[in-house]
Amino acid sequence: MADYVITGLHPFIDRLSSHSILSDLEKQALSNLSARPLQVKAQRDIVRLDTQTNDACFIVDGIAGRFGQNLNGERQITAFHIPGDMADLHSVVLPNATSALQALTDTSVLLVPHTELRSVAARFPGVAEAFWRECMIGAAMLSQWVVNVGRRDASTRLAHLFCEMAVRYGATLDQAGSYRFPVTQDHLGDATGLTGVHVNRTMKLLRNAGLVRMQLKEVEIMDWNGLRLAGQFDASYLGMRMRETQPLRLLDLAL
Amino acid sequence: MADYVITGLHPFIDRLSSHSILSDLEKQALSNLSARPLQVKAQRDIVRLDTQTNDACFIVDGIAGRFGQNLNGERQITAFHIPGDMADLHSVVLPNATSALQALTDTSVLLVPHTELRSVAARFPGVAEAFWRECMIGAAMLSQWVVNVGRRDASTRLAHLFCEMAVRYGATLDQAGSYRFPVTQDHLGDATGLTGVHVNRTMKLLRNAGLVRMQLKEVEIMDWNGLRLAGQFDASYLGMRMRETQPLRLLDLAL
DNA sequence: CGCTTGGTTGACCATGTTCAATGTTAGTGG
DNA sequence: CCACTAACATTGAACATGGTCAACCAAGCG
Repeated sequence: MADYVITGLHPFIDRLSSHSILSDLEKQALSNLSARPLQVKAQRDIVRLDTQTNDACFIVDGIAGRFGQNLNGERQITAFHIPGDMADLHSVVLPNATSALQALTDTSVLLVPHTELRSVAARFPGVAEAFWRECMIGAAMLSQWVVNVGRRDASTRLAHLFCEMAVRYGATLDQAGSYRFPVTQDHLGDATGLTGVHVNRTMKLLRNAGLVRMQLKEVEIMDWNGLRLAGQFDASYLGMRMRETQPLRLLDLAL
Repeated sequence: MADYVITGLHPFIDRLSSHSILSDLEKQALSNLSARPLQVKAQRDIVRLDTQTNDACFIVDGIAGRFGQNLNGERQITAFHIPGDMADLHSVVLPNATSALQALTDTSVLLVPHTELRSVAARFPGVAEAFWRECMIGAAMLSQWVVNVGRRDASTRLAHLFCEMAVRYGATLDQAGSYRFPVTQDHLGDATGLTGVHVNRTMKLLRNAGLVRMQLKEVEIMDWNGLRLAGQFDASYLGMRMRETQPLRLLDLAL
């Protein structure tokens, strides 16, 4: 309807390529996807609960959180979406939003119509598979999140989260490193199933232990190995190693 | 390699049909899938952690749990798989097991080769979409699980779990009802992020409140409405209403 | 009958919550 | 440039939910 524009979804194509083999033709088709830009103010919903969506939502800048809710109004963040993520890819097959997506800071996104994504997926089984795989990597992260919230104490949970975000932000980490993670301590609490107050106390512990520090929305990792241990973190679930395992393509097996 | 047989995957086709529209041709192709039966003793892994899988795993009878793990060896169940579930469908696109699948009682499964599933998906985009959707419904359940474990107290968590399982088992529920759920209190603890001991105490509360009771692996729901309220349960995420929302098919949109 | 698995209970303890006050920083209008 | 405000971080004291440890019970099975 509105002003559709050909836009910079190349990071999305790169993301897909990082775990799935795409032919030049397929990449071409993906880069022809149109999208319309949208600016969302902090604390505003990008996708409201119990609504139908018609677009997937690529994060260009800022950060978004996916929220589950309690009837008491207590919120639980089930995922952080950072620049480069196609936050709502699953909505292509499940357009009924069962959880809300909200901008945590001022965020700019690209809305990509489901119709276009479906069209590409229908024409290229390899793309359909890449979409499916991308979603399942998200599900693997969610699965880790369950373990994190269910079976680890406060400092382990936070350490794990900082490790995950470090890897996802692509922070360079020999031993130390830093990345911008524009969320509040209350957000961290919503993500880890803790209260903001207890996040604060736990951050102090991690800081005094010389592991991580956070100031002005910047996470500073002081001891990567120590933090990994403290967070019981193993990056394999993030799908980084998909490159090694030689992903097959649906097309290769078609009869 | 072994004795492949044409087998009863019809419940799986029914499951897919419950949320996705499949043509007769597609159903035909699915019912031609071959699979080999496997009996798994209680407490034995069906899929071991950090291994490559070549088959998806359809549950015929019994019950299986997907486990995440702590380095302290504490376990967290991230999903229960009951008869009719294709437990490992996601492994078609992510064959590296990042979590273990274990039989919780003696369980019989059908192993369906990835190659066959991929072949069907490649030939029929509508089937690929149904697979993808089926996986995303599982992810929606996982997302609820995060909320459950992160933001609800013990009795709410358990009530929610009993509600979810009631719906998934298809228990008939006007006001009361019952279903067989062959797990131990320790399993319930592993699922809800509680200890077995605390599960026991909480079960007593729910029992005395006249909501649910469990004896000899049988869940007896004494007050469905009360239990739903206590568990803050809303079934919409289970994908039951997909029928109403007229699912589209990739093929319809191909150019 | 004795063994094993799982359910039940109690006493004590610990992690994280609640409530409330205080500090700190960035932004805004005079 | 400063006062004022809003949002967020920090801290303390009292409290509660759930964990730990340990004992005992009940059912199923060789």
